[in-house]
Amino acid sequence: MKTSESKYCQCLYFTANALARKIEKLAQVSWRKVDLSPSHAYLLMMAIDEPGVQPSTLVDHLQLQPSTITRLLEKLEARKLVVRITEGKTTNVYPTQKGKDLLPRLKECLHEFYSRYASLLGKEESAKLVQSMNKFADKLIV
Amino acid sequence: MKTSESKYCQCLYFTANALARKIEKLAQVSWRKVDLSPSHAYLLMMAIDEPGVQPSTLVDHLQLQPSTITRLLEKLEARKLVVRITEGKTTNVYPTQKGKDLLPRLKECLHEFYSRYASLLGKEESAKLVQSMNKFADKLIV
DNA sequence: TCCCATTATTTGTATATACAAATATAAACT
DNA sequence: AGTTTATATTTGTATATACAAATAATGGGA
Repeated sequence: MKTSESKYCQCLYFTANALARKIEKLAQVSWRKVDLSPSHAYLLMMAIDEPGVQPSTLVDHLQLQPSTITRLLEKLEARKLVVRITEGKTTNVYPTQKGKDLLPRLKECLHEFYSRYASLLGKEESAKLVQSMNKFADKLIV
Repeated sequence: MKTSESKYCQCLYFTANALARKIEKLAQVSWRKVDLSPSHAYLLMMAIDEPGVQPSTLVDHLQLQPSTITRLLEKLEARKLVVRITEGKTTNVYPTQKGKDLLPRLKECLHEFYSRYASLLGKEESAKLVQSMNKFADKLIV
């Protein structure tokens, strides 16, 4: 059944979640090559792009709760893709060499993901959708 | 930090999930009164609206996996809000009296949720967003 | 200088969701 | 009729995510 044929397709809760789940799946497929979940992949990319980034910054940019960031980091650290160096009350996250080596493949996955969804709805259309979702999300006070 | 200020706000994966999480929270607050998660609430409403509905139909309309529907039903059944009657390979889900009694309050929650988000972005705007999200979701082959 | 409030992060625990395999029944084909 | 295929549901297990409490460190005021 199509999402728009569901009994609840007029409901924002239902639609937003249904869409997010479908996109999640698309993303999972795209990142399977590097054996990372999309969240882990984005986090790793951020650590590569900004070595020494702090968990609190990751919280802001990934819009996840601190505990979730900790859990994601634990996993990446266990896989030796990042290291956490704690000093005082702050922690810095650095990519390991192994993590940095993964970058080209991460970019491939990202590109694959983008082209997958762009081919499904068109570049412009999807950019527009992203924009209105952002606008809406901004108005939803945390 | 606003969603649109994040490093990844141009990415569909990030945006769709960030939005869904925020809406999830808004919905959770709205349904707290009846002590149900939004998913459980929608499932219960569907069972009240369509007594005897089968899990497979719930799978279609809520766009969740069969195992997820089973788990949601288990909880509602444990709370004596629905009963499952299995005959052969099919199962029928009926609301209990206790479940049916909850309907007015469920509708209140639904209404509260709607007015909350309508007041944040406007009725028309949000309806439009829901429509484009549906359109997009339809194109994402399961 | 010491206490308190604030900030940063982690831990314990709980939840919704999913995948894959298992079970059980019904339908279809030979 | 008997065997195979398809359908409906549940179970076992795993995952991302979150909340609330705990820990730890910093900074500001008395």
